[in-house]
Amino acid sequence: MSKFYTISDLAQEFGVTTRTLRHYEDQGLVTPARDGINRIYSARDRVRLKLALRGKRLGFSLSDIRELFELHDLASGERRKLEEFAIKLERRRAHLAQQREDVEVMLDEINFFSTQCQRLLAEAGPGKSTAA
Amino acid sequence: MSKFYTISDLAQEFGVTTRTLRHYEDQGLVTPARDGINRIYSARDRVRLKLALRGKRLGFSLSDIRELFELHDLASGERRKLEEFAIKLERRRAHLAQQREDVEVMLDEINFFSTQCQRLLAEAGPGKSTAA
DNA sequence: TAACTGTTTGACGTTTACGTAAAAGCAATG
DNA sequence: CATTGCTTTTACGTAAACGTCAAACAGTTA
Repeated sequence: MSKFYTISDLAQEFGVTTRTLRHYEDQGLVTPARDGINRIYSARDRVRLKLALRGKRLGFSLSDIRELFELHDLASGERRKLEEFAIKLERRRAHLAQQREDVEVMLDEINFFSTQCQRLLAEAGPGKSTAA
Repeated sequence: MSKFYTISDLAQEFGVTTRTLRHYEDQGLVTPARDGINRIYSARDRVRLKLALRGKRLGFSLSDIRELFELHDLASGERRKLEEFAIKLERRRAHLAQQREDVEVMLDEINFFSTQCQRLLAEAGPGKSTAA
């Protein structure tokens, strides 16, 4: 059932270059298998790439992302370092909470300007251009 | 009424280095006045620094941030480029909407793991360590 | 006035996240 | 079987965002 992908499959799907995928492999974010010499990416790799790109959009570094993956793996395995895990989770949560606040504030600002902008554009006349 | 700050005032307050502040000046994010040779930062500079750091936390580049400032300045002045402004605002909004979604998804994940984690820790006994 | 303390302007160094080019290997296709 | 297309590794290049000196100046305190 689980599908497999070539390097350009994933590159195309996610709008990145093959170089990026190889780089992510260097950084331990994906671990494709090999068909002879060629890379074969699994569904797991695909998920990881997706997660990595989300992390990037939020300003996480690749090593941040790798650490998250490691935590993730750790979470579905051992349970002895659970306390340490919980602590790191809390840090992440705090970080994300900050991000959420940041996003909300910026969205509010954008909305304010947008509204203002639409008002002015409407005033300028609902007709053709922006010419008075 | 408006207060003024030295470079180290702001550096300390926001937990950045003076080098960072000079760099931000190079990039046109702040425009401190001078007392002889020394920089003097205004309340406006302080606000801009705050906004810049928020932008950074969300993964914006310094030139992104500068562009936002320019748009902001433009918004409180001319109104002819308002359409262009509106378009850029929409891009920003889309970007932020994506970020918001990203943050929510990641927070959900964190919450899931955190809950899981707390459960396991609770099972291990509410007593001392994590030893079974 | 001598010694700090904080500031200035260079200017080269570093890290991250890839870009880009080179040289070569496989595989299908005309 | 030669070309085309996709892939590989190797490796130098680059842009962004500062770090990290170095040398010098300015105020102020002992």
